[in-house]
Amino acid sequence: MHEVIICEKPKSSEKIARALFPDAERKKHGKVSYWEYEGDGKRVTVVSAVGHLYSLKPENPRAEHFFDLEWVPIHEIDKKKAYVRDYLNVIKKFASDADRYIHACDYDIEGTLIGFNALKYGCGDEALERARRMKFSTLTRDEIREAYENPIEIDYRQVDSGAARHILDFIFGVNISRSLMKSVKEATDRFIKLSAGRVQTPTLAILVEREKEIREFEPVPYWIIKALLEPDLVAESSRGRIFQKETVKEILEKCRGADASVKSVRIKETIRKPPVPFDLGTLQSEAYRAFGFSPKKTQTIAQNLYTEGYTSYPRTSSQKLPESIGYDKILGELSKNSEFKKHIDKLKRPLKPHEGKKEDEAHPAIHPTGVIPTKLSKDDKRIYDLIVHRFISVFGDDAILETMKTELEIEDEKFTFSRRRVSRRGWMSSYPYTKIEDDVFPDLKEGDIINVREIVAEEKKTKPPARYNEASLIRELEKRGLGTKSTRADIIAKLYDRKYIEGRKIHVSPLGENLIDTLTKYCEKITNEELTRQFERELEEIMRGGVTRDRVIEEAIEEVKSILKDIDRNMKEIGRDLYRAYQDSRVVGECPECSKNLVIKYSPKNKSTFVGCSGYPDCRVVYSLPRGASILKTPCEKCGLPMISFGKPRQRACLNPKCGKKEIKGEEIVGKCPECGSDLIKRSGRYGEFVGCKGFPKCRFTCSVDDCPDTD
DNA sequence: GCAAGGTC
Repeated sequence: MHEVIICEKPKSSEKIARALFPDAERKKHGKVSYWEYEGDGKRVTVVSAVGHLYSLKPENPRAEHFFDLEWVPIHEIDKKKAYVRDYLNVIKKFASDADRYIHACDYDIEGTLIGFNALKYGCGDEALERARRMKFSTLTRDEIREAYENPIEIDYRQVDSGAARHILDFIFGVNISRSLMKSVKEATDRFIKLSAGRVQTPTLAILVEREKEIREFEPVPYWIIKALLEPDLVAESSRGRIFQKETVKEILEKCRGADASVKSVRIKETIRKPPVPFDLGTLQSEAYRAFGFSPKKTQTIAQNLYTEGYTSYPRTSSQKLPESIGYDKILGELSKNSEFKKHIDKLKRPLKPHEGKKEDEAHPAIHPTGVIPTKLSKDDKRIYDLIVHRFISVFGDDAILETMKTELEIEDEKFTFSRRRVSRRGWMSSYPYTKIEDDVFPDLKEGDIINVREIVAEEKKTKPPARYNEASLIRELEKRGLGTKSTRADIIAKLYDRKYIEGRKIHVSPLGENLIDTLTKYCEKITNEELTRQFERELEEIMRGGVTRDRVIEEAIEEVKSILKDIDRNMKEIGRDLYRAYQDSRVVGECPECSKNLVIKYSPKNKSTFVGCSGYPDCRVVYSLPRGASILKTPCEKCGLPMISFGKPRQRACLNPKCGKKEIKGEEIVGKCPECGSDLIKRSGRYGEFVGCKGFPKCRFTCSVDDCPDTD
């Protein structure tokens, strides 16, 4: 008898093979590994998929709309997925002479569908009929054996539910995207790449909403009253923000010339627990904060580290580290590195991680495996070190923070100031990405009288809500249940790619905004979370058997048809508006020769983008752009053309090379200082990168890369 | 060319 066990990914096939047949032999077919075992009168082959092997394709690619879809091997559709063919071939090779099949993919909707498609289209209907299902949630030896010894039937409702998810997404996304592109083509005879989808469109809508809030925001002036005390203290009025100028005047007059008396000095100790283990989202956030890495970059690096065997599976939402991963063994291995060893030696036994709330059935939190890499690129090493330091610090002691809060009175006006210092570092000493506060506590006690040098009122303005950056947007998507942990970074990258959004602090382009306005008019449903919620309800109902998959798909087709009809009726207008917005999105400034718009253009001949005058061919002003350059919103102080940033490390220069305005090399300018107006520069310090004022030491403004004031 | 979801 020959049995074939089909797993979801190479890593799980290894675990499953080792758990069930410790003597199984690892074999290779090209780059693809599989396991063979012979004994007890049977032959077993453990093979693996690599996620989805099949993808949807329209049955008739020339049809106007795509409602009839079929499953085809993914490598036939996407050239970049050529490696999938090898995996599929191995499955087919062994499936042909097998007489028993085990579906051993992850026990969730997508996993069930992956195995089902591999069986149905890779091995044939007969194989599917003979297939049984392993049900497990974690890949531990015991659970795998238990699942193998008690196989169940394939849950066809779960299969239907998974297939329906794919089909619904395709029918909504692809058809509406095509119809938007068609509208532009009809109206202007131009092609621009446009897209809409159940996840990307609500994501863009979140950004558009924020963009409008910021635009409509009217700043209100207010004042903060500060007392400058001898010898070098600043206390702030307890009134906080004062919106009436009269009140400010009264307070200033009342306090003028008076001394300050110390009413109370309180020193409080607070405990700072160690950080929690990394799930993918937290790792992405932290790498963005500490190194400025995009979530997609972090995810790619984490995937590499995992493939190389240095760290665990990255696509997890778990913040738990079960004991079964073997704390001591991992830490023991890591101790071979002296930098890690000095932190590990300080850990107290027994080891107990400070875990977070989030869980993931299938995988623990991201952690090092103990295999220490010998050579890594600079960026890969930063992520690896971050994961290791985080892992170690999770086992560390609590840190203790001392806060000194002093209350003063000047006449009967209350003022306060605070100081903070870390009195016990604990885990902080093994996690060099956190700022360790170290304020000096002035020697004051109740009843002291302090000389007031000056009382000042600082005028400020209320600020609009902050722009999202990639990390905060990922957190927002997670909160709203949009996309999955594996796809969120890609979704955001797609919005940049389509030119719907731009900048580190995310701005929405006119094109992005017009797209949301258009879709809100014709298909509001796709612009908010409602579509995701509807899918969830329907897929759940398919699983419960309350409705058939075909019924759900039929209804979706009717709905999409009606949306397409609406768009069709207003085709020309929609297309014209989208194209106009697209053009507006490309305007970067004014032509110095003819005052027409300077726009970003693409030269297919040179395969590069450049800036040219929209008055071409009458006006032939052009500027070339260095590779990877981005055009900034800040105009050149000398000539008014936009500045560009390029190179590594990023530097700034005027778009016009003849203008010659250039910024210092090696310093990435990320904004303008809110206190003195100089440039803000990314610097690296003991605790990673931060943003500081170029006017240092005269101006001492600093902030984290994440909180850098907006200038783009 | 168009989606979103697995994965190397």
